[in-house]
Amino acid sequence: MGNMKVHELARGFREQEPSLSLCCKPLRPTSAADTLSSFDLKAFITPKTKHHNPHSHQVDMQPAGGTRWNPTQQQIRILEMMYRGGTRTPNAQQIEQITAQLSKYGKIEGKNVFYWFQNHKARERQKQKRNSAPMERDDGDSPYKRKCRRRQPFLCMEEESRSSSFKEEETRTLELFPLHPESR
Amino acid sequence: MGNMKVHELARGFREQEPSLSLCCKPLRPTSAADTLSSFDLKAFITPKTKHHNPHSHQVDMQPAGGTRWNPTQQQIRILEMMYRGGTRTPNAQQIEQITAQLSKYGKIEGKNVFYWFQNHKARERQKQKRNSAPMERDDGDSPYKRKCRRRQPFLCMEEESRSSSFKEEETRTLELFPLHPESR
DNA sequence: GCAAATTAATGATTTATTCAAG
DNA sequence: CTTGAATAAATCATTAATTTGC
Repeated sequence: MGNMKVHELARGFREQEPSLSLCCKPLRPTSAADTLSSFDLKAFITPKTKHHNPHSHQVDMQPAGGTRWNPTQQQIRILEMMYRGGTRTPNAQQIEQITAQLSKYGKIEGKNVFYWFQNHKARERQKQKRNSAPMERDDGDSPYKRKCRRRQPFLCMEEESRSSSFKEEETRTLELFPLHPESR
Repeated sequence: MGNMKVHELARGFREQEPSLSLCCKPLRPTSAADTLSSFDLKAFITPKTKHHNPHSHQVDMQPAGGTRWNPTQQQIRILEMMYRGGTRTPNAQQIEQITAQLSKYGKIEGKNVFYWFQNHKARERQKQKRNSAPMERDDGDSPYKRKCRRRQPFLCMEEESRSSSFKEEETRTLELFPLHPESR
């Protein structure tokens, strides 16, 4: 009986710079492939085409808290390219790599990449829906609320090779942890 | 009735990025330094335990293997207590603390706590709705409700920038981070 | 009494919505 | 208005309950 500490936690006060880390790994698809060639983005390293910051030395944006990621053209370009390439929900590894690459063009974090894909995907879908299907399905306004079937395999024919023993490895793991202690 | 699932069939339909470009092969993609918490539990293959202890109240069975978190009674108890105490969407720090506490009663990770609150909150709401409970008193800190409510900082820090009072810098920061590359 | 087959819960992901910075 | 960020809703997927047949 007694754990008073919990009580304190229940209140949960005091926080400094809470940061949440989310890590995810692919669940089922994965389907190999990645590994691409050598798309050496490194070569694209550019001098941060940002607004001429009054600041002098390499002072990345992000004053101290409150500024949200402001993607550079390069970053957007790359992200869109990847999106067109088929990437929609990159797993942790991919996100890490992407982030690493994009960070060369400006400050960026994994979450930004994560969110970007989430938002881009969602908004593309939104546009599609709005611009098309004028008289397809009078759904009304319940795109996802319906319990009925949704999401149908558009291209479930890509089976081809590798079908023996699906790896099933990783399982998207989400972990929370503070990005920056509390300085800043 | 037979409520069967088709998850098995449904596989690899999602997106299957055929060729994720961009991958990189620079000089060291973040060097899998992660490994922060590599699951030591690995191929212990849960013996599927066929009814081990029929009457063993709450056994601290450590979920070995890449199975999902299986909370112990103690953990649940504490979590519910906290929930009742008002905690609904703990931030990273709180989650860390909670996790630390709960880990004393069984294996647990931050993500579990995070998910637990998400699910619990959602399902409580679900029940309420289902029962059309008249009493709509809850949410001590629901940021998103209806357009009428404006995001309210859970706890304001200090650090004022330009305006006055708080600066709501409490916004959770989400960062992607791989727990374990893939190992397995 | 056990254990496969079902069902009920619930942990973990994905998608839709909403808020708010710029 | 555009869109990064964050939450809520919906859904998938796995485990514990339970039911059922032996």
